[in-house]
Amino acid sequence: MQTALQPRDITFKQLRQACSNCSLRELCLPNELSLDEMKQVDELIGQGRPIKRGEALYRAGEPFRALYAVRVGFFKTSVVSEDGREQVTGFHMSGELMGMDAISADHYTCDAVALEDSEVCELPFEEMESLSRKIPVLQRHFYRVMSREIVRDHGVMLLLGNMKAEERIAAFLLNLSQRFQVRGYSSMSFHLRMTREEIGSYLGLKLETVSRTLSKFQDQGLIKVQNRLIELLDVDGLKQLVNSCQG
Amino acid sequence: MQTALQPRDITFKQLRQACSNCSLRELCLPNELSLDEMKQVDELIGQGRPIKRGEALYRAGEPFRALYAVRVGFFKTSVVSEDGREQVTGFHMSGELMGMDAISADHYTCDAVALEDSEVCELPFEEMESLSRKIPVLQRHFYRVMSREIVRDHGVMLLLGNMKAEERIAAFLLNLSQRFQVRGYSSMSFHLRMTREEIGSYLGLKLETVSRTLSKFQDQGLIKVQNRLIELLDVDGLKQLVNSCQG
DNA sequence: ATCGGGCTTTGATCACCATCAAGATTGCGT
DNA sequence: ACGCAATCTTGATGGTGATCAAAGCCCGAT
Repeated sequence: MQTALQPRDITFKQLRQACSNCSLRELCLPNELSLDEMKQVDELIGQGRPIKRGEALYRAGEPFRALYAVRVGFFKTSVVSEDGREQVTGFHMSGELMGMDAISADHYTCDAVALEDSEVCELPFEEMESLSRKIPVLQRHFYRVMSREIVRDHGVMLLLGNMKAEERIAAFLLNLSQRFQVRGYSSMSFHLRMTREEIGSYLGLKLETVSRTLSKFQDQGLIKVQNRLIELLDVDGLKQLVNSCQG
Repeated sequence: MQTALQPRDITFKQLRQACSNCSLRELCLPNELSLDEMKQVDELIGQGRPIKRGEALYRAGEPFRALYAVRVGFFKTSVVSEDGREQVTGFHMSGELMGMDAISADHYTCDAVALEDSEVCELPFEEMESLSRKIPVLQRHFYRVMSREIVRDHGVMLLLGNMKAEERIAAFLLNLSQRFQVRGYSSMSFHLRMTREEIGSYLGLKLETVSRTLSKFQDQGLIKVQNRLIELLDVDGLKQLVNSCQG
């Protein structure tokens, strides 16, 4: 099928990949952009770059040149301590921006690895920076996105500092569910892209604890687990778990 | 002494409080600002605002109008979960910026409370935002500061997710020490501004564990503890503790 | 100077989760 | 379709830090 690609097919593909036509626009970019402003943004953002499952989009230490927006797929970001322990700092799905940690030190401080075959849009930072000086809403947008990341990290700190294993897992499932819903996927049943170990690293737990807790939730009728397929059976029950922690 | 204040004293005081004369300039602001640019910044930033020990600079939920730079003193920021548990998200000393979490939601998401009599400079955000469009290094500076906060939060996540109590406390002491040093204070002996409970909240530990661990470090000859006065006796030993965690 | 409340220390016990271990299942590559 | 490696589940045990408790200390208020 690929052999029959004609020039107009390529053009069509490029068109589809322009931000102005992208269904994720409202996730990556401010929605107040005029047509002309959108065009300027379009010109900066590279065509989608495919990343195979297991591949790194970037690694800690590499020089910083661009932020990346997930177009399709799923990523984890993680930092590694001097003595080699990995901490997953986030899972990132379509429309989310990665690489903001790199601005301060001019190199990435995380690894970003695709957990399924994915595609990202490249936002060259220097260019976006100067464009954001001409387009106030764009500048505001980047400040907001970075601020949101800070708020999110504070939430994780609360989770890691105060919650018990069951609460962490319940909060994690609800968070995923909500993010899938925003993207038009089912919020009641979804496929985990990450291993139990990666979940555990993110939540400050060991993989066995993750596995056990999921089994326990299943026994309690809160969820149904089939390997990486999760079905939420009692969302309210999960929410109660998160808030009832007298830890 | 205060009764003899003359107009020229007030002028002098205002002069001293201008960013251009502030010894913390290189911590709060980019150091590439021209004289003229510095003047424009000076005009935006309000005079120092005093905050008494125990008072809140702002609280979660209050509308966002400004970022704050610590001029003198010491602050904690903390988030509170729905069911009332507090998580300290950071301790902030002179030259550090607070309030960046508020940009995304347009209200503060943390409480910021002074842990000693303090003074802050107010950076009205909208004004700084538009000024940063005219002064590229200023815009870059804000992106950098926010990025640094993200990197810092990732470090805390690593600490909370992977480290044992002793490693957390050692890392915490070394971090404080290093930040005091940057500011020209002794890195070998310093006064803790926060309670054991606040340390514990930040590090995901209970106050008893903090107390016990400090005592243990003292028994091992790593530090000397006299209530809130800490003396570091074996910095290398502490560093080894942080890195040797096979957790 | 004295009192009182908040903060800190230290001890004893317990719960939660990590660790170790073995087996089951999945899914990928050939 | 097969086989192997990676992932997941479940069980048994132990350690770390939480919890409960009580006493001592420091500091600020009167």
